[in-house]
Amino acid sequence: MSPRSSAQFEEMREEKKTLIMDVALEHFSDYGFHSTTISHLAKHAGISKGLLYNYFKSKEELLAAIINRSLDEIYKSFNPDRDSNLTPDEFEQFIRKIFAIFREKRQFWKLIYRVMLQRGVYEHLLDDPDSPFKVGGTPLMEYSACMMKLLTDYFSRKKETEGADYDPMTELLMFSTTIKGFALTYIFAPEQYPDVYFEKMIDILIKKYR
Amino acid sequence: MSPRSSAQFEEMREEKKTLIMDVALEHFSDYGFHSTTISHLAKHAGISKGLLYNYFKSKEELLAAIINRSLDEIYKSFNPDRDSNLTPDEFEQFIRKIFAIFREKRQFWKLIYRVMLQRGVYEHLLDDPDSPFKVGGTPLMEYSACMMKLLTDYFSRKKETEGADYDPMTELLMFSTTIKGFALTYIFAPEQYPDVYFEKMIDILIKKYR
DNA sequence: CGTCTTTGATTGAACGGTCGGTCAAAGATA
DNA sequence: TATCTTTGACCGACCGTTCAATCAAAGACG
Repeated sequence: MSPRSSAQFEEMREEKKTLIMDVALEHFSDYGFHSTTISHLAKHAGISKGLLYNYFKSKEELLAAIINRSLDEIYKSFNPDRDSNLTPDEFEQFIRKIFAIFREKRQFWKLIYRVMLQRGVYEHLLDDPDSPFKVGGTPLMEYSACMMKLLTDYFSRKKETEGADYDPMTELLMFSTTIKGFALTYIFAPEQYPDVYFEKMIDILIKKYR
Repeated sequence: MSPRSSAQFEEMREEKKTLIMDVALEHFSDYGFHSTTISHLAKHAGISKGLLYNYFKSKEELLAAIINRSLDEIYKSFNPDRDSNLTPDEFEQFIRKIFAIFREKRQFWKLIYRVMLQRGVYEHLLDDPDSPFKVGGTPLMEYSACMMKLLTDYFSRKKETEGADYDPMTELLMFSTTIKGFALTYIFAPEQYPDVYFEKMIDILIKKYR
């Protein structure tokens, strides 16, 4: 096989994988991992059940591939400087970017929420130190810890400019809790967040925590 | 058979049902509905698989029974006057009670979140107008709508005392979003909320929204 | 009190159905 | 023809549910 045709085949192979992953993302996130059958996926992707196993070793590997693809896409558009401190401007951009990602990657977050809340899937995929997930090369857990530290530092530094009864940890907890609540609601019931409220939500958060 | 012994049998039956429901609540909420098998439940309840079907018609009826029992328990300790307007004091009690229920009924909420996020279980159990769930005799959906109205009215009335740029709907959305975020975090990762933060969270919410 | 009868709680093998995964064979390609 | 791709019937495992069979205990009888 010539190098050129080999590359072409590789490309076609990737295209087919992408198609399967697109279908699977939609189904996994709408119906959950267990409730989605391989037969359904194959039918909706227009291929046979057996062929799916030429592209992915197992159902779980398919799930992992989907998650990793989305993590990569997110990483490309969202990678704050993790070594230095956040400035207020950077913090504001941080918030805006998070909300933009919720909007652009709603399906992905739906999947994450569903998978995280399903025992047996969640555990060894997200919790394991050997989890197959990487964000731009960094293991997912390490990446999250890094983000958390960035925020902890930011809130801690604010104590100097705020009143004496300002408690950084409580504020950070309140901040992250609000964002999680927003994510949950927006992802599963976006009709509750028409654009105008979506934007107001961001403004309020920025005004309060910047 | 004398009435007395019949009553005794009835009592024993209820005790056994309670035992099964306790085991099932724990397993359903920890592992999800689908991942929990009848065999596991029977083994942990110390009975045979078949006997479970003398007490509950099906796995789903068992789930419904568990949810209804918890709804009843909650209703008994939390039933604000649904016909008149909330006073600020009542609103404060409302918030405190919600958080108390999160704490006391953590397993139940875990179950609700898991079930709500699992297609095929959620739909006809919670969404249906003919859902088998009642809160103190009122259908669940009607009860929720009533609560929502209570809150909407409360926030609307606050507009008169707040500034002109006070938007009741945005405030209510922010309020309910924060509570949902808290619930999600506390229920699935309570270690993030040691008692001191738990209480602070309540104080902040009351201070901000009362 | 001793013996026979009845009851219904309890068991677990068996059933029908589903699903992830496999593989021999058919089809396409060159 | 030789090689690679694709198919879908098939397999074994598992799960919710059923039901014939069991048996301890309570009642009936003498």
